[in-house]
Amino acid sequence: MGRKSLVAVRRLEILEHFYHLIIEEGLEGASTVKLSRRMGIRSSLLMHYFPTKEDMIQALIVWLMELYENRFLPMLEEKQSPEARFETVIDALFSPAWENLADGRVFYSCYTLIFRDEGVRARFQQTFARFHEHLCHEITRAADAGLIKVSDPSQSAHILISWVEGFNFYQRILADQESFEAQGKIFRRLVENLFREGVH
Amino acid sequence: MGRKSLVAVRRLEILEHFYHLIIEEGLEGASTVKLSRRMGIRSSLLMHYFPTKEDMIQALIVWLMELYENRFLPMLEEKQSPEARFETVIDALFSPAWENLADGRVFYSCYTLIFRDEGVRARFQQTFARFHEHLCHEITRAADAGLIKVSDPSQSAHILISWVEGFNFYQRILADQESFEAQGKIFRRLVENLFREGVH
Amino acid sequence: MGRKSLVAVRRLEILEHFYHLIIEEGLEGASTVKLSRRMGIRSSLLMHYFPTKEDMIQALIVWLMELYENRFLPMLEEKQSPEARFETVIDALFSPAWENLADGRVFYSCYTLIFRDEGVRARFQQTFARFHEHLCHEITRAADAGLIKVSDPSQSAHILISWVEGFNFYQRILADQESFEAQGKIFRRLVENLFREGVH
Amino acid sequence: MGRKSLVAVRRLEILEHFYHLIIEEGLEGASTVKLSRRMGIRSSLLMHYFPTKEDMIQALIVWLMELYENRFLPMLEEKQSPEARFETVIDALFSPAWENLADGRVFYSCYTLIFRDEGVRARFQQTFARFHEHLCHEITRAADAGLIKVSDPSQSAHILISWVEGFNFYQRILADQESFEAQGKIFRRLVENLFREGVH
DNA sequence: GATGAATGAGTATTCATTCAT
DNA sequence: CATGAATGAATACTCATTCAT
Repeated sequence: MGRKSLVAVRRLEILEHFYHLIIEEGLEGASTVKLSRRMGIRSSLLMHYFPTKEDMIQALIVWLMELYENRFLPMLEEKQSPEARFETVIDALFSPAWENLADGRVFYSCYTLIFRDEGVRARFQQTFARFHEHLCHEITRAADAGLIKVSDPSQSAHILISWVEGFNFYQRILADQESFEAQGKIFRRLVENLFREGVH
Repeated sequence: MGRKSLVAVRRLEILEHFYHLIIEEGLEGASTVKLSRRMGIRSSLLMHYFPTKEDMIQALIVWLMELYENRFLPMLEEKQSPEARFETVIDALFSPAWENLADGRVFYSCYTLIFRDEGVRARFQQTFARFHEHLCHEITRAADAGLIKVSDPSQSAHILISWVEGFNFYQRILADQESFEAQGKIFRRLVENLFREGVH
Repeated sequence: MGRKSLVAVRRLEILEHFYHLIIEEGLEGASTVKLSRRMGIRSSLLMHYFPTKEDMIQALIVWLMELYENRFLPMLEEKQSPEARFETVIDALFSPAWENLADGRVFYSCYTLIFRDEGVRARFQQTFARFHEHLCHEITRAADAGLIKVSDPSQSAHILISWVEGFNFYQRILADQESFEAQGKIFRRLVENLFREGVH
Repeated sequence: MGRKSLVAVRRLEILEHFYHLIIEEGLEGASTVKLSRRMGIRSSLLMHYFPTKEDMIQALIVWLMELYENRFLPMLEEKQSPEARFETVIDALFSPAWENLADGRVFYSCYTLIFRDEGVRARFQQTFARFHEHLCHEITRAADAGLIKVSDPSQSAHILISWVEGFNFYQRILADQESFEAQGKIFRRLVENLFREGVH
């Protein structure tokens, strides 16, 4: 109701530039000075929107986590049948689209902050809790429909998250787009089989 | 003639301090000045052993990868029977000892460099290739002994690596030592079962 | 809106201090830190006005060449008669006022840069081209008035410049103010005679 | 008698490298560290031969002045007749060989030191005094032989030095090898004519 | 809402030099 | 004769931030 605050728009614009700067220079190379130069403004104006750099990083993580969350949820909206939904979920999880490489650069940089910043860790936990919750829900629904065999849906969701993150982490080291896709299919099938037969 | 070279000793000493500094301050906060102060020497002496900070980071990664490699191999030396060996392997992979938390802070910081530095990526690839090779060997041996069912040992090794790394990655977000150990046992058992029955 | 720009004023102020610092410490001893201390400001403020030291040196040379040019031209403004003008010119050229000793320290330091920096050389060439042009004009005018005999005014101007610069260069080695003035008179008279009789 | 001190040989070798380093980087860029790297030795060994950098610069200037002197004198040895000698002298003075461009880079850098270092000035004065002395001698001899008209040989020698140095100084700004040679011939002829007719 | 001056601490790196071996 | 460790000060430059306009 009413038009969107100009401040909010500006802050988002800054975060987007910050995001791309981190892709290019890493978190350690992304300074406010470089950011302001890239945006063609003064760094003092930057501080007008984010009083400290710390604030900016925190805002980035919040935004990034929202991005991460919003990328997964819409994938489930369309399909209605349980079969289609579960297929869609695991298809999405092991597709290159799930996380493109550029994203990873920022994601892992922010990830390293969980070790020194409890707030960052809490935000990551929140995001993964939501991720877990959604998977739980989908797994339960699929199990109810008799599509998969699951004894502990919550535990299965944890396992699935680990597998997905491990898959992405490892594939990024290999950095071969072809292998990424091929392995994605293999992992996807493997996961499907295990869930169908029951992950004991 | 000439003075005895301390290069080997000193460089290692510097890397160890650098390693702990990164744990405390992150890669972005680990400056040469802080490092020299922590060591009680002049930063110019640091440059005597590592001409540039870049050289130091590269050396750190080499050292870190060696550490990573050397932590796994010795775990297999003692045991002789195939049963004991395979048990030892998966025990090791999902134990908190496999990677303690302190290690992770440096490990993931260095990991982010693979996106901007091909040399770093190559070093990570090499390490994981060795890791993969060893797992392949153990899996084949265990399969030959009839302990597990495996159709493609190489692929199974890739899967195992992904699972291990994903497990560590996800557990570090939760950051609960208790959950880490409990989940470690669960994952370990799961992996064991899947390998015994055959990962299809 | 925004704060009033001090760029023009501040840059000039900095160049003047830089100029005097070079007199005292030479180009090789004139650091940005010393300069900022001398001005009672932070060196970071210096970089606000000149992004790099190189920029500062380039600006200094431009300023110095303008100084050099502006010192000569006004000497001709007042006098009207051709006789007076030509007298004034050669009077000026061989007077200690033409280049005082302090000036020389900076001038020759900058001169050495022409060997490694094409931009600096171009700026020197431009200044001397203007110098040459003015001398040409004066020589032609004096020749037209029958005061001097000249076959090639352009060549005569080149010769005159060489003589002036050589005179200054050599006298600075001797560094004797008395000799400088005495020799100045001798050279001045010599040049006058040669031009009156015709430099063949 | 006895073989040449190895120290002297080494010192000379160092000076030669220092000389070329100054050509490439200027006096302000020629550090002992760069010099030692260029020579493939430790900078501490450099200090063994020249206790301080200041000593090295002083030695360079002595060596440079000797070079400067030794380049002129041998030109007179061969010819016997007064005509040939005077021709040779002014030929030499305005030839590009007299000072090639590389030389100039170091020469003017050292020249700037005369403003801050009395020792350097004294050494320059000594060299030019010798230069003056030789020219005096040649001028007197040529005058005695009736080749030229000169009232004050000493003064004429001073004038000649100024002209030569001014010629070189100015031509180096233009930096055109062709113009250098062409102008050299013009200046040479001019000087010859003036001396023949008498520099009043 | 935005500019630009100014700060103060910090960055990696270089410098000339000393000294033990 | 030469190496290599070590020093201590200095270098140009960047950083996040504050404040006046």
